[in-house]
Amino acid sequence: MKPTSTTEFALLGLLAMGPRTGYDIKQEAENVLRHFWNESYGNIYPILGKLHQKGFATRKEVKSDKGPNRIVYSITKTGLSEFKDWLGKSVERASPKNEFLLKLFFGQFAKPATLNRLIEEYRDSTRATLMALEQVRDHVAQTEGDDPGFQYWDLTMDCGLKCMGALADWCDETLKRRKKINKKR
Amino acid sequence: MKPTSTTEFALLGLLAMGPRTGYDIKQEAENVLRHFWNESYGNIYPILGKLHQKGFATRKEVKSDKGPNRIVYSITKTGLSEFKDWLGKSVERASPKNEFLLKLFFGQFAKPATLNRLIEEYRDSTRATLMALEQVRDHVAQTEGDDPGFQYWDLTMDCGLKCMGALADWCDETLKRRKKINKKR
DNA sequence: GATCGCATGTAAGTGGTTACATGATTTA
DNA sequence: TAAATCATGTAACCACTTACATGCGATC
Repeated sequence: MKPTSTTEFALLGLLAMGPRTGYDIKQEAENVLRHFWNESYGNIYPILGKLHQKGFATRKEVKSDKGPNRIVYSITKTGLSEFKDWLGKSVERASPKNEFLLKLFFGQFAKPATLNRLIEEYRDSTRATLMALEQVRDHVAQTEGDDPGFQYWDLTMDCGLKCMGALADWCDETLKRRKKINKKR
Repeated sequence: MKPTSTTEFALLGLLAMGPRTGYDIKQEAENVLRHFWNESYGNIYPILGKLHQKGFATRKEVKSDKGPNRIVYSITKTGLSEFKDWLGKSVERASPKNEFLLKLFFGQFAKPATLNRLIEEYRDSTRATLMALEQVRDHVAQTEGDDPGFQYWDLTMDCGLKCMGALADWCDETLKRRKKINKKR
């Protein structure tokens, strides 16, 4: 009966912020949420159906000005209380599958130049994500700075920024060190 | 015919370091690798079978001094060349599902004290992982410091340490800031 | 003789993605 | 009229975990 997967709670959380359609949720997930959670339509729609079946959300078909009818889901009392229960529960550390670190680990089988390229690419993509996150942050501050949730969204993005920054810096330092060693030989 | 999932390449990489059994691989994954990759027996054994079928590894049954026979897999020439190909390919940034950040994002629905507890727990578990990783690092340096792969293993662990350190620091700062604001009111 | 560590494997289930199917409305 | 955007949904597939089944040898 209870929600089980974290994604069910994620959607429940979004519904707690106000009624939404599956489409809305997907759009939202492309912005702020994308940096630490993401979902496909093929997962969102079935989960919304489940939440409705379990009595955690109500379903209402609404006519749209453009395109087909929208199906708006709203969180119920029991849904909200389940969500708040989950929110207070300790987070288990998940196994962080990191393909970059995996390749780094096997570095002895790559040419030094190839490994440097991989590190550079990782640094670049990390910095790109960093900058994208900064932009989202500024945008959210301007458009939704008054929302009661804003300080927490900002906190989330701040954490992501710090972590990404450290990662990018590590790449730079490592590249510098590797080039120095190379010159010595 | 080619390996598809990253885990197939991960196992291929371990076999590139020398012949191993599925059991060995699981044990190894509990130590260094665990911090950025992990696999269950239920995945390892079928994948080893696949690698054998595809001609990327050979299979040899060997009598064990204790317990049942061991099945030792060794990488083949084609296996090694496939692995090296993969190693040089650019890494795609994966969607990083982070339950802690997700809960932080929904902080408006939690009591401030509850959120502080979650942040404290996350900091503690981060620091615990950090210390475990430091220990593994020292241990590997002492026991396998002469291995040609050592410098890359060390690099991998260094990256993890930097990132974890930044995360833990962010938690501390954030908790401090939150407590200051609370006193002002 | 119970239990622990060694060792391999399978079956069922979970959680998710991708690709596809459908169709309305707006814009170029 | 073609393409983009809005909008919902399903079927097939993928990667992986959990639980279970088996059984040897050493130790308590």
